[in-house]
Amino acid sequence: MSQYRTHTCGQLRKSEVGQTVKLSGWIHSVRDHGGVIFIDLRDHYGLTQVVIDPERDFYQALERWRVETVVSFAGKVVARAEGTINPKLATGEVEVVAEAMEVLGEAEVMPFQIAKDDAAPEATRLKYRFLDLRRERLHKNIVLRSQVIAEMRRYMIAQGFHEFQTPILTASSPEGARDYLVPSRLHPGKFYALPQAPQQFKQLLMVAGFDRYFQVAPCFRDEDARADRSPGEFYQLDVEMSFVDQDELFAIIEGLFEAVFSKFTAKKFTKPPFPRIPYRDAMRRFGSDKPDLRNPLEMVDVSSIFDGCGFQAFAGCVANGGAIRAIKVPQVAGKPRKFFDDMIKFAQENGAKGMAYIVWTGTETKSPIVKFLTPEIVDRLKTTCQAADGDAVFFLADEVKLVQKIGGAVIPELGRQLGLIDPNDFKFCWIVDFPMFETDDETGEITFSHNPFSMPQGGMDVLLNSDPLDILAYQYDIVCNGIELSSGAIRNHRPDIMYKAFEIAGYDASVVDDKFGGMINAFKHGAPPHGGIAPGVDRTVMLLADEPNIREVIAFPFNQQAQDLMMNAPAEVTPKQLRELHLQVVLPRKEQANKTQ
RNA sequence: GGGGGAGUAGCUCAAUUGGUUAGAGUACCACCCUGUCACGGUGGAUGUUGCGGGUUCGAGUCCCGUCUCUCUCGCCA
Repeated sequence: MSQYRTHTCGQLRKSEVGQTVKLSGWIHSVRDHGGVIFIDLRDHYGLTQVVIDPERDFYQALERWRVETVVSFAGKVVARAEGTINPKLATGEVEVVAEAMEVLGEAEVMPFQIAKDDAAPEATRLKYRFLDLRRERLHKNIVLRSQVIAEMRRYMIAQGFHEFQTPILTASSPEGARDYLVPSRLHPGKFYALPQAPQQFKQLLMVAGFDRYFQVAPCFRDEDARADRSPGEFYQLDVEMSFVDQDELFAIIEGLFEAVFSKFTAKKFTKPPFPRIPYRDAMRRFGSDKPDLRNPLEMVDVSSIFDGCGFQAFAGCVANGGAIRAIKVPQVAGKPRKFFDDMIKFAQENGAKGMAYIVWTGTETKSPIVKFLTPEIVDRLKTTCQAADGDAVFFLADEVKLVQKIGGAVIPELGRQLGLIDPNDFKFCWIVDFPMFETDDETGEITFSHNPFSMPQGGMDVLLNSDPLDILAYQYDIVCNGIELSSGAIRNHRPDIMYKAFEIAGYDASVVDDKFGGMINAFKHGAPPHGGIAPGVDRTVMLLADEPNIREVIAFPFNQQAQDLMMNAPAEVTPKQLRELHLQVVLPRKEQANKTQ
């Protein structure tokens, strides 16, 4: 036993009554009754009530009893009298009568309260992150994170995977996000880059014959933040397997999430196998490649029904190659007019020219457009959308891409407003069959739509003989409740297929050799078929902790501007450091002006 | 880079159409209180209303600019 404690603050029970103990922790709260003082003493393990007689010397000696001061108490454990037991505390049947006290760490006044889960400004919380982490909510989240990672490791190792460390200082990769660069002192003018992901290294480990790789891998991307996307750095469970096909890999990952979610949530969750939705179906039905399957709403194509109809706006849209999609919304006929107007406004804010609707009340058909349509068309719409009396159907008409984008915004909004999304459910799915290529909106040229290193379905044959835009890749995402947990792919391990794929995207062999020489060279020396995935650790914990923002599950997160307000990063460095690195700082005009002010 | 929201005491918020000395709860300080566990009671201290400018007899409130935080589109294979 250390000099500081015989027990933790979460440990004492009736069985310890009569013992002399020593506890150390933070003063969580003080209740001073004049003749008796109660202190809740808190540590990582819990709270214990300490009772102090104000006549004690040590009480007189301490000038003030400020919360969050770190103290230790020695004293006797006593059973609490009937009626003074606190059932809310695990230690609530006993209390410690203090006989001695020592102040171990004094505390200034707190910038926000620790004992309560009060709201506090994000900037203050981040500046005093060590205090925020003392509070129950964040403290629990970070412990959960540790346990989730431990369970992930346990599962992966049980499945025969080995964990590897890959370099943090590596080469800038030309694809993907912006790199964080690290200047080289020994090589003037040259830079390392922090890895966006250990992508090439894990593939090289497959070429090296390690068969099953994983790593709880830090990844660095210099891109802007979102509520579910940490700027700067994040962690993923990086996985790669050899001699594997898509189905086998899915089974491993489904098992991973089953292991983690069955351990860390009491909520419902999808049991393997998870549904698989082809990318094009997902876009057509949900307008999104990360649909929230808890939301029952989806789009139905009704273009053919409106083709040549009396409503010129829709007929014209179909004639021009556009699409008309219907969203059936159950049992909203009783909603006030404002509900429909607000939804139309919302659609317009998201790029729609307008949004039509039909409501079947049971006795009538309410709609701004029904007067332009024959009763037969209205009936066909009702049948096609499987609408019942009391239901409404919204219609979006525009170019296919735009309709899908607007639908992708409207569907979640309707789900939220109508309470269609069960907060006590996790719904997983795979999005599969991503297209290998797409046309660039600006240039019209063919480019890789996702990962240039994924294997085209059909291999060399399809590259040679198919329309590139029809080629699908063994490229997949795993999605839970509308959050993309990971992308992954069965990789292209064949140099000949790699060169051909890049050729279709407009790069000749020398470019491939130049940019990805290391990996291509490895593939020329006997590469096994392999594939992988990299589920986000932060996002997984965020789901399990039921937190709306990823910062709540990261011990020391950046703010949205990628700053660490506690450590003051990023910061300027000394001229000497810059000289050693052969760097000169040239500020943009705006910052220059700010600095000279 | 674009768009939305927010900014009043350490914190959470209030302050009628522009009108007296900007209030309340909490935290903080002092005192009272022997069974509380969100203890209670009395009193006290605490404000560049983010910052700058403008309109006005008068601005927390209206206008312009700017900064900060946040959500989002772009971006993130």
